[in-house]
Amino acid sequence: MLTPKKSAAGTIFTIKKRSGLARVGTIHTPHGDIKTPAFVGAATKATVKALTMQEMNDLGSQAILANTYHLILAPGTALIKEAGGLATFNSWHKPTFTDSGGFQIFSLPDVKITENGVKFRSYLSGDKFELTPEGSMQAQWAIGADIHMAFDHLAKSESYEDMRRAMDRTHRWLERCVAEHNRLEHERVAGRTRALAPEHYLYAVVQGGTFLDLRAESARFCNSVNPDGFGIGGVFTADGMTEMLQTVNGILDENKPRHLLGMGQEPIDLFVGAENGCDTFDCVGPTRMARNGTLYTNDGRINIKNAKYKHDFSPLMSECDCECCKNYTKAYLHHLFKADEITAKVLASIHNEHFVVSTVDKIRAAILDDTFTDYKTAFLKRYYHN
RNA sequence: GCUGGAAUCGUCUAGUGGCAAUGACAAGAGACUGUAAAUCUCUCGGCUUCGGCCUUCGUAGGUUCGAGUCCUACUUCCAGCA
Repeated sequence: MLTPKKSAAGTIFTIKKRSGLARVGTIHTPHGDIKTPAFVGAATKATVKALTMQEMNDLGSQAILANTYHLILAPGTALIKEAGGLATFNSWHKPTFTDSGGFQIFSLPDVKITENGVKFRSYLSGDKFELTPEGSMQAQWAIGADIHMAFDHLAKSESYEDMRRAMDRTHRWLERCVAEHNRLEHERVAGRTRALAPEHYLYAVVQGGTFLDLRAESARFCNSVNPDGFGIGGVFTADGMTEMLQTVNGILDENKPRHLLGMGQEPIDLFVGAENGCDTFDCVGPTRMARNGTLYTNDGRINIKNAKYKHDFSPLMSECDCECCKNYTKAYLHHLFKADEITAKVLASIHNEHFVVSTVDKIRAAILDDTFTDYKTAFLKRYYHN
């Protein structure tokens, strides 16, 4: 069981308002607060692709999520520790998350998975690596993000048997993650006469795929180790997500924050997630799509490279107050993409990231105002044209 | 003026007797959800009842069952010599 802890500001998570499963709250971290629900920017290699941290700050982002696997490969966790931790290294002086590397086991070819952990070769150097629950914890401590994810195991198929196997292993690994996290914490405070405010929080990750009984079992197990918060993993589409989240979030300790891992490319994911009790989201979709020319608008996504935008001198979204929409036209963005200019990806990323960040900000405001259902209905009707 | 060489789908290009014809770029469209993604996929002469049909490799003839490929003339361009 994880050692109970409080942040300097009090508990890690304070809830301001509830509405059904949905809630508005604040996550308190050593690098500041996150007002939730919130969209967390995906900064896999310690950078949000195409964007500076100043741009991320300006577009309203509250937190970013980096990836342990990628940072182990380059530049190495020791270097980030030497730099003074992730937030100092990349000059993002606000809350940070790290993902454990668990997802890479699932998404990369040629990894060897055993009960102990995962063996793989660096695609950069060819060097052999082994990532274990303990190793992931140590790496995340070295990286020094505020919120760490437990090292989990995603199933290779959708079958019940594979899902159960992956979930059971995730649970066994979770116990090892908690033990190692506690060991690192005890090491940190050793010799101190006064209790220190915690530096790092650990989220347990719920698995179980689309099977509600497995999800319920996983949620109960995650509660049992008393983590600081929860990640909900292994989710790939909005189909069935409502029932799954209602099951999981009906069980997870309601006083702890919940992060929906990897979801948020489709705006509906954010509405369904927040409505059903998720507090934070991360997703590579907005920035990846931006680099490839697909941009969000309130009327649905568009491909700015399409010929029909060549002479369109209107802003991408007149209602948007991002740097891109306030200053540039669709025709200009179209030109930048066709000319393969770096600025195309920068401006597009600013817009898409701002779009999802501000959409979740509006969800928070709507929950506070008791207008969530109206906002959701109006938004989705306009965005998906139905 | 003479002697060589060259002309192929928007551009560059492959192609030396069986070809609607190679590759790249450009163009048109699509995909992307805890990022090995600045990536990937499809279309790209016209028509089509999807079996084909028609028109194409500077122009005009010719040889051949069959010509982008061989021959002749012309046109244009390039190089060298005058």
